[in-house]
Amino acid sequence: MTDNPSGPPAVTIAFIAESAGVSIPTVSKVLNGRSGVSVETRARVEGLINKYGYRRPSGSRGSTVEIVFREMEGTWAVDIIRGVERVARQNRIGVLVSQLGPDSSPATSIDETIGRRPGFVLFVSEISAPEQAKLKAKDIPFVVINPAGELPDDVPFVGTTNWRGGHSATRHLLDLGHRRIAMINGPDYPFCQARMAGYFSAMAEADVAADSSLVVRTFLTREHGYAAALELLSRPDRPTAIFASNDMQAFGVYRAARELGLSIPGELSVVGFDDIVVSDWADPPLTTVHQPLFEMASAATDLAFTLGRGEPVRQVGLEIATVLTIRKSTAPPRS
Amino acid sequence: MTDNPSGPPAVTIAFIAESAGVSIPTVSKVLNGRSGVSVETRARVEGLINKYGYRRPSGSRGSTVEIVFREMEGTWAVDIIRGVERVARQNRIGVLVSQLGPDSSPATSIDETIGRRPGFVLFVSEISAPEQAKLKAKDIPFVVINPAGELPDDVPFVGTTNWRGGHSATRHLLDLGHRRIAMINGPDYPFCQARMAGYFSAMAEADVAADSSLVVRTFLTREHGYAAALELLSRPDRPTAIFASNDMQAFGVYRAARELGLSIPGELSVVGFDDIVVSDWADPPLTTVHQPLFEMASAATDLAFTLGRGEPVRQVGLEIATVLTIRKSTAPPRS
DNA sequence: CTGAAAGCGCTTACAG
DNA sequence: CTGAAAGCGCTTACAG
Repeated sequence: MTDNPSGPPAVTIAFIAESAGVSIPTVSKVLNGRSGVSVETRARVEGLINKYGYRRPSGSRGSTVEIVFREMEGTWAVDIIRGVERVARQNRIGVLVSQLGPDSSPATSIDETIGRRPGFVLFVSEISAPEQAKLKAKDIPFVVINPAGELPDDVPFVGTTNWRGGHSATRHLLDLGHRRIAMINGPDYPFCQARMAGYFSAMAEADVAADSSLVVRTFLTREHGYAAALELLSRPDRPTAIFASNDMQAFGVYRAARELGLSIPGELSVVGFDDIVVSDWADPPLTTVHQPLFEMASAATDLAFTLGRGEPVRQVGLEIATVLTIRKSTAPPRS
Repeated sequence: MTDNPSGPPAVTIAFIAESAGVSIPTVSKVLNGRSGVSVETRARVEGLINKYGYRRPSGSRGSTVEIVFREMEGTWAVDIIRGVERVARQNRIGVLVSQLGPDSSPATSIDETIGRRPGFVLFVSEISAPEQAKLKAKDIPFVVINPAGELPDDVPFVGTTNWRGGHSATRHLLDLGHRRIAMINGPDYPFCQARMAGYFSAMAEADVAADSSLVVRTFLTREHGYAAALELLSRPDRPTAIFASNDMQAFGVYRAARELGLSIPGELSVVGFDDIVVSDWADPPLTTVHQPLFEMASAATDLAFTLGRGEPVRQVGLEIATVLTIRKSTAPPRS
């Protein structure tokens, strides 16, 4: 196992202990964040651990971070994995991926994850109360990436600025001269409500009277976006622009516009939200609010590592800024 | 660690050893595939290991499978991860993901992977000779998923029936009545050559004289597909159908057709290869050769596990069948 | 082919 | 707060 017949000494906790002039159990306590070590001793040991780049024997707790997906979806899961992988690699931590979603066998649960003894766990979108409790009991730091639901105040998360995104999308359409701007809202998740609130705020700021019949609520799929747009665009006083809650809905709008013979952006401007890989390949390329999944995932990983080190953290939750990506699906309305 | 104050005994190698009436070192040898154990003893110990569901302490060699990507791409990486995850979960094996590609730091190499002590390694598309050598030296079973290059005869792989796919795509166009069928070929990889050979075979079988000016070779991107299609479609004797080497190229063909005012499938039929997530959302939905990445990944994982158990394996390489997915981008040619 | 013995790195009570 | 001691599960020579 120790592959040095006489080369540099293997960096074991025994080696660190000797370097620091302390006993092996003391180093063990520091590594596991246990109490019963003076601040000075702890600091000295941590210094040596960093200096010699101590790594736990792979697989023991602390050497991996596990990403728990509810559902792994092609259009965005990879950005998250890549963001985590980037930061994990720098810290010489392995990245585990698991799926604890609808199509997992009933036997599968967070216990499997805990059994793998990851140093950190990252949840994508959802985390249940029992999961939070179990991870806390085992003292495994966890962070929620892009939370879909409400979270207790002490659960660390990394989200995105949904309100701001909805606001800037709407603002962009207003600046272009649009007044009849429809919004296709999503289900009752906080992130959908925030996007919609951004829309309403921008409309109010521009003194455009809100027309609630222009806001429809539906699911976040292409089919539902299509149905909603069909209805919206069949009205005599149809909107000149539609802001969709996500890109999939926006592609549904594309399809409805095409069927109705409405050109984009000539007769209808469309803005999406997410900026999934394919948004740039659409015809015309979709103007959308970029959700920085890669950066969110990197930040969440960093946060988990910081938490794991027991370092104080400025805030337990943070939101990474969206950025409006203007492409070809928006233009001034025909007057 | 052993969480049974008096419950069922923890399934350790000591427990297995006692059940089997052998010593601990013997069980250790069986687990690690070492020699020096009689066939009968080995069989008995393996039986008990399965019966009691022995799991190595997580993280020690054997409890994880690592997927090594050269480049993690949104349109297909997730299918591979999901395929591996499915099989791994059934075997209570963790899934590690890493990227050893162009944007990895120079320090990163297969040594990092080996340091994690995975039980198995799955390479996506590419594997280098040093990687093969190092893994062999460490006795870690590995399989290449969807190999892009040539592989030594003894390297296990799971690919797809590229020749067959190219053949069925072309055959479909011929059956529809097309005769001037162009092919946009890819770089000099075996899988591209196989797709093209399938095209030529189908053409020859149908007694259609090959027109080599109808075959252009370029890269596998949307932009290159666009450029190739533009050239092909600007000719006076333009083809009535185009078979592209992958879906990205096919989307480039869509764009070129749109610019040239050619309707699909009315004036031009298009067939792609891969069946990436978005092919079904295109306008019109793309007829393409489905590459069963999920199944390929599952099969590769199974193969790696079988190899790890030291069980004889029918063949060291296999190809999972493609299936032609007919959607809306193909129709009989206008006569 | 087999296993007693020594040893690995690490963790856990627990005595000071 | 600290560490000697016992112990964990596992592996590695090596003697029979």
